[in-house]
Amino acid sequence: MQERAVLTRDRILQAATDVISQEGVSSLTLDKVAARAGVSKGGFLYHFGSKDALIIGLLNQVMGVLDRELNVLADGIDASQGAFALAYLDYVREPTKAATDTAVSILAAAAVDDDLLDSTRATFQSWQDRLCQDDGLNEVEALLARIVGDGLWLIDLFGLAPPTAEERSKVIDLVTNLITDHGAARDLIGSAE
Amino acid sequence: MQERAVLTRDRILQAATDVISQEGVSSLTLDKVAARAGVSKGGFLYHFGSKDALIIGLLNQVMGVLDRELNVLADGIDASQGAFALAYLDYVREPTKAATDTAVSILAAAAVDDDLLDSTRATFQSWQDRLCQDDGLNEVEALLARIVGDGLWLIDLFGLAPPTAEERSKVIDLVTNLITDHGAARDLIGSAE
DNA sequence: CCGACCTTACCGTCCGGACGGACGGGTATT
DNA sequence: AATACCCGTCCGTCCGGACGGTAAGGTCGG
Repeated sequence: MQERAVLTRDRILQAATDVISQEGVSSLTLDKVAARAGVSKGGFLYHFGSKDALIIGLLNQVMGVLDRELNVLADGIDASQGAFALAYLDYVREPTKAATDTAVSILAAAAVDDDLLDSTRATFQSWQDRLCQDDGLNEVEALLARIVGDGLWLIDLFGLAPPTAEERSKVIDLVTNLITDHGAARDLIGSAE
Repeated sequence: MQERAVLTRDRILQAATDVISQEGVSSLTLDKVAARAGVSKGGFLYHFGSKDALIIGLLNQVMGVLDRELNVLADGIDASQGAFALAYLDYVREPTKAATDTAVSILAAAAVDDDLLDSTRATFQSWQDRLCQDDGLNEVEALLARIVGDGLWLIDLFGLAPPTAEERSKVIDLVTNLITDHGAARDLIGSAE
């Protein structure tokens, strides 16, 4: 059945992220993923013809989820300007499953073959474009929002002295205020020269 | 001779970073590193008893370099407060060899075995401590500096729509001004409540 | 009976690591 | 000073196992 097929495919995808996050990137093998998905290796290879294909599927899945969640979050924000930037920041207030799934998938892709990240890079570029153009935001403010968002998120990925939930919120609030109060940002940018 | 030994060891370390940055993490094999270092596999294993040992050596090397460069940069800044934070930001103004070497090493460590990053995490924690305590900086400002620094640096690592040199500088200037002008930061923090 | 879905069995390759030695410069003994 | 010895450095080869991928077939709904 089509339905059954989709389910199995999704089980495999879920199994893959589970393996990576629980056992590390080096444990991401076809056998292990297949076993955890409750399918034989051959069955796995029916759905994903190669390891690269698995990672591409993984990336598509998690990036799609992230993109959608980011959009609904932005829609729920009634700021006249910079809704997407505020959503981007708000999203990393605490680590979410979608965010960590994406992070480990990117890590796996980078470990296996850097080229697998091409489409992911395009998605990030589209986010950056939206931050700058659609959002009517200062270019510097937009970039700051993304750097802080991505920075927090990547610090979590590697566990590089990640801040507490309270500290995160304070920093996010600071940047949020900086963005929504355009006068403050312009003053600080201006005083650079 | 001792001297010759150190040279070989360093050649191996250099070869390892070269392999990772040019051929990717998945190509980091003992044979390849040994060949590129101009040494046999046995010779390699004399200096590094295992692949894990190689990565630990790699991490120690690059983190040491980074720590030293960060310190000399901080010494050269005459700001009364926040010299280390300003150095941290200034360091990522454009990608440096030391920074990218460190990044790829961390990537390799994460791919092989997450536990290898323990000492690296400790170093990041020490930087965070220094940003907060030694530097006489507001806790939120200190964290912001690190997030922006690390964020920029990790965006480069994965190539996730990295900003141009000009854009980077603008953002760094913005954050720098925010930090050095305590009034501005306090206003923005205060208006959060 | 056909095509989607899945299984079992198998293969070739690569990789990490072990091992036994080779070479060469110090050092002690005589 | 000649000998014997040791130890740090490095070499070449071998092995066991894991891994990605293939092949051939089986099951079941439509």
